Amino acid sequence: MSAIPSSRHSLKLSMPRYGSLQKATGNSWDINDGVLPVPVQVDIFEEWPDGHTHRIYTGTQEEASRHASGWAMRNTNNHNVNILKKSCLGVLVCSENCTLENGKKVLLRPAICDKARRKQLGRPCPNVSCRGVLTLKACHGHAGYPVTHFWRHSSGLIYFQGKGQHDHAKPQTKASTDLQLRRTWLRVARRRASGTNWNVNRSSMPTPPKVPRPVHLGKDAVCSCPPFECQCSKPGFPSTYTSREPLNLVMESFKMEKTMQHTKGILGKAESSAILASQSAVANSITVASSLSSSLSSSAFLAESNARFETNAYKDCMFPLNRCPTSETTTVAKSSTSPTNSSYDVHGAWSTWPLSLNPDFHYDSTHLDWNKLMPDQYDFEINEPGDILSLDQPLDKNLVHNMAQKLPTASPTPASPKGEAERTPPASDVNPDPNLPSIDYFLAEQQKAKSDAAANASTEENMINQSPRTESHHNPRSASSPKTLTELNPIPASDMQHWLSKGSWTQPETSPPSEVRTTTPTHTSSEARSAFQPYSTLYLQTLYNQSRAVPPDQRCFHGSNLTESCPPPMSDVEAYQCAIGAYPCLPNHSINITLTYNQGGNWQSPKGPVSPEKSLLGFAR
DNA sequence: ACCTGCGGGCGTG
DNA sequence: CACGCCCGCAGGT
Ligand SMILES: [Zn+2]
Ligand SMILES: [Zn+2]
Repeated sequence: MSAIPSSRHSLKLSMPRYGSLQKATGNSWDINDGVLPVPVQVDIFEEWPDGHTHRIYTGTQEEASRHASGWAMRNTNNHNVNILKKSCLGVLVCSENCTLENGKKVLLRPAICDKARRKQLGRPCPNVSCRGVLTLKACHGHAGYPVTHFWRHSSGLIYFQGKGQHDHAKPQTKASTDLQLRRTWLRVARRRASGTNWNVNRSSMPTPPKVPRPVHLGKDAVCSCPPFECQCSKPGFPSTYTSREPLNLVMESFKMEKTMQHTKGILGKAESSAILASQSAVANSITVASSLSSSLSSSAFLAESNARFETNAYKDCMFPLNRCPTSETTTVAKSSTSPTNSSYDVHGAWSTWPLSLNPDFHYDSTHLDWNKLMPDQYDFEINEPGDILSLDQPLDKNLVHNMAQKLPTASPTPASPKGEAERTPPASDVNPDPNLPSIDYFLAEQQKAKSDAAANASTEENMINQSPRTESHHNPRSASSPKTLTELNPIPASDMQHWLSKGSWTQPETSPPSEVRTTTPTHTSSEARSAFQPYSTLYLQTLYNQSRAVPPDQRCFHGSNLTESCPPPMSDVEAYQCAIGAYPCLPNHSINITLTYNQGGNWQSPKGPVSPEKSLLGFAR
């Protein structure tokens, strides 16, 4: 005689050992009952139990024995060893409630781990054409509280009881989340492996050097200059970092303070003091390495950061990315008609190029691909902030072009043609790859190119281009002396104020100025700005905008490598601070001393630092 | 890195 | 005391 399944959920017990006629799907029992019913047949596993649900499984059903669910359920302590309680975490949705290309909504699965879940919040919406960020739609399905699941094992059976009806959509299942993550990893790996696209006469080029190491300033610090533009500690290249000591002191402590603050909030008491002590050691080493005299008080830091936010004093350390007037810009602008989208490009030329790194524009990975933005100037791809540290070529392709034949192929360190006294680098500074030309070499070449360009600009009145291989270039910028990004001049204060109004990234009108403006640079040419600056500013803005896209009460922040999440609520000021704190390269530094990837493990794991080899090149993921 | 279960502890009603 | 919730630990994948 076979039992008739009481519902379509039912599954016949292979070996019914009891004669009782309990319905497997009955709701006549409670998980807390002293005696639980024993069914003739058990239920088929229910992936999406909703509403008040009773199920009885056997221990042989794997999903049941894992206490799995389609819903993202996390363990909850109910102080009962016999009954496992889980509560629903809701679903991750897009803050803009966008719709994907396939017509579906963004419904990601919240990570069960608290830390991992905090990291998810604020991440960019997976929809590439959406400017939203991920936010958590919490579950209130059980009298305002999350839906709860109860699991209890008894007599080889698994009793499940669900309480409450989810007031949110189903999240992506765990299986598809895993798949997606795997695909993402593959994509990243492939992109990284593909390297850069050399458009220049590849056969004549030596093997592109891989120089992941800028100048090391100490065990725990490394500058954030791109490898070929690094000017750290180089004679003749005074850094803005050391030339503005008071401000930089504050900013340096700013980062430390913020990250420490995060650490303090996240760790327990004992751990946090240990971490703080170790971070103080890091701070000290940074101070020493960067010739900073002393540490600063937190009040100075706070005053500075608040002042920056409220008074737009930020102008001192950044320039807008789509308008960068130089002394020539006035004439350029006057002769220009007024195309709506024109602006000064990063080279200071008035351009109708649509890209013009616009702070109000939403940047996705496509836009971070500078090769696509300005293919005749940039030939590399940056997807992550850390990528800038591992570029295999200078930022300015023209420079590469001119250096193509001069690149040594085997000699590890060609003698500097400038005849400078060759400094023997300290042991920690040794370039690990003997096939790589030294940064000193490139620096010498860069300096030579600069002086050559300056000499040509002053002596030549004709339009002969000194570059030997630029015949294919019809870009008007190529006709002038090849400017590297490091030669950018700061924007006039008047424009800067126009740009930075009310602490927002609001774009000023884009029509060219009608009147002749006084273009008196606030800083002289002795100030070299890093080529990194536009990127770091861009990245900072992106972080900041992402954070501000979320309401303050839901706002939290996850910095990529140095900072932990700042939990909600977050004010705009805090969002701003986090954006800066999350990014080690502050935009006013031609040289940025960062807590490096060497020490990154210390932030995230109280168990100790990770090995430098693993974290030096990139961001922890 | 993340998942999972355990359990101490805290606040609230 | 029941309950929701936070946190850290430990073992596993
Ligand atoms: Zn979206
Ligand atoms: Zn729910």
